[in-house]
Amino acid sequence: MPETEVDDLDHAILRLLHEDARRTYADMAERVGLSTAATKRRVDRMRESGVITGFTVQVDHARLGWPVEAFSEIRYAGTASVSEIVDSASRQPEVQAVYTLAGDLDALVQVRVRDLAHLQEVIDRLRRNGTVTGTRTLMVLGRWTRT
Amino acid sequence: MPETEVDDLDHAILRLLHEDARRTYADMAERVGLSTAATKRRVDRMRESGVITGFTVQVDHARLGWPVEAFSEIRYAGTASVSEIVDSASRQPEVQAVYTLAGDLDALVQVRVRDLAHLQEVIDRLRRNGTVTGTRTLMVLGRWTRT
DNA sequence: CGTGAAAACCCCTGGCA
DNA sequence: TGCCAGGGGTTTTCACG
Repeated sequence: MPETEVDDLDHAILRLLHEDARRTYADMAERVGLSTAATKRRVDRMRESGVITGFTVQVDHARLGWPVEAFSEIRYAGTASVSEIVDSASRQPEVQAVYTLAGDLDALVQVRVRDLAHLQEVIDRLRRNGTVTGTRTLMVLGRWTRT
Repeated sequence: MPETEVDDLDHAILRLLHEDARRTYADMAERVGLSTAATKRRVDRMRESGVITGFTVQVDHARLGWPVEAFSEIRYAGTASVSEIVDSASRQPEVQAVYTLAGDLDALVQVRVRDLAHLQEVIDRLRRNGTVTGTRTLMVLGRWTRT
């Protein structure tokens, strides 16, 4: 774990990449007031140090036939370990993310499905799996995400 | 809403971009068995049609000094509209995402903060804001995200 | 919708302040 | 750390099947 020094220029570059990860180094360089070589070197360094973990595409899942999104709060039996919780949930292909929690809830699972019947099927699979003792599902009606 | 026709080749390209959004068209073309021109045209078309909504960088927030992540479940007074709910929450810079929900909960708010004192401050701000009638906060201990 | 080729642009490395 | 400069690769557009 090297000491991660991230200055204002790095933050500016990260903000530009957050808006559009396919921006060219030349474009970013002009906006932050550096040369393209210096900009690339900073991006490479942030990748190397682990500040940047990757670049990804954002898709409109509804247009790909997966319009229904939900969160499932899950309680597990006291014997379940964290890795078992994550493993059993992440095995389901509809599960997008698993958050393990402090408190009486053990996990918050984000799922993406084709329709309500499909949602019920996924929840049933989650409940059967491992040592689940209870679930509560929150259906997402709308979402807002920063920039 | 144009009819969105996404075939297997498009899905293959999306998967490659999901793994690394900064891949070159030449690289993707070779992997899916198309020319670079055809590959670029498909990506352009998916951007145009709204299937692709953007490209973004993934960062390790902990290394940027924001190691604490939490979800806040929020109930609003019956007079609050959905847009008011989203507006009041998204105004907080620490709020990463707002999900509006069906059921007795009105919203699930994802926040990212520097420490626990900071978390308490954000929750206080959320509670004061608008017509919040109740909150419950889930602290994230760990997260798993697909690929 | 696909290819292939040409020009423009960008990446990337090396050398130096 | 930063800039400049060059050769090589990529992007982008075009005409065409």
